[in-house]
Amino acid sequence: MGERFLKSIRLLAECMQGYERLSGEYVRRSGLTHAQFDIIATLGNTPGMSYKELGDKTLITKGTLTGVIERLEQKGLVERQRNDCDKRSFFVRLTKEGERTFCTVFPEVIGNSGKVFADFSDDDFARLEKTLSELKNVIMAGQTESPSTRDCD
Amino acid sequence: MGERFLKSIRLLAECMQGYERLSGEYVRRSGLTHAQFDIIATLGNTPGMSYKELGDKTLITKGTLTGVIERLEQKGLVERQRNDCDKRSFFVRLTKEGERTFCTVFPEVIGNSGKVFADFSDDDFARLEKTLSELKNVIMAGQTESPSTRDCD
DNA sequence: TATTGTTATACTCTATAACTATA
DNA sequence: TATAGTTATAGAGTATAACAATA
Repeated sequence: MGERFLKSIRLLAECMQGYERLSGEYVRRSGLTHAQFDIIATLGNTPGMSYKELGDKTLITKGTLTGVIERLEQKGLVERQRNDCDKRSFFVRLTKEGERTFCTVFPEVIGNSGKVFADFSDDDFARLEKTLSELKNVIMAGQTESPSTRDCD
Repeated sequence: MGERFLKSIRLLAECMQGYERLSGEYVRRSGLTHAQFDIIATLGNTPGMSYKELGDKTLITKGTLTGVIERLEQKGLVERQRNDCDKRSFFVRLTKEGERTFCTVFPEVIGNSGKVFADFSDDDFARLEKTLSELKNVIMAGQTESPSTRDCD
């Protein structure tokens, strides 16, 4: 009760919420759902990854993922390819059009929600990055570890 | 492209995601959905509020809110009361059982996800709070303003 | 036996818009 | 006219668990 971290957690939640309110508008405008945008943003600038990895990064469980990827595939934004070295697994990657979408929608969402930082100085950013990095490390350390050092690439 | 705030936004998103992964487990365990927990947490330690206010605070749109509140009402966790001074409006508040739920589930969720802060010093908290407060202010300033100074209480 | 992804179920959330009743 | 909340609709996400193929 009244423990110190409550205030930080609440602030974090408020930042999360505020940021989602800001960016959500632009995500919706792109015709993508939140989950779909999440996938596109996660696949952007990567050679692709497995369902497993995508699920881990986006918090979308595998059952749901099948549906989300399916819809993105129907939109022609992602494509799947059997993983040669583990035939149970797929490799999901952005198609050319998916990359175009990533390159237009992502900056738009990020850019518009990023407007609020207009008055931030380099110093402000440095401090924010440092603090958020530490926070991230602390939060990630609390997750149930699953390093999963792959040995197939 | 490569703008400075991208890193901060990504860190914030990662913190959000990590935190949701941490807390989500405990929220689910409580038998509440994310949206329901959001409502309970928002109503906790308040005398109650209108649908409008609840919607503003939780990002749940009014159409959805009707359903969420309905389910919480069926569970006996919240109750509604006509607002005397504006008969279009309801006052939603936690029931006794809702308060019990808030008092058990909220600290459990918060407490468990808060474990990760075990090693934080007072200084760490102070810095985190300061930075997050500033971030929140910046983010909130970017929202479409809706002060809504009520005059009926 | 464990893991990757699929399928099925039942429910909840979501956006949107038309609607009512109050203001 | 504008606002608070309701209803309806169609689609999407969610948890969960049983399942197939592969490891």
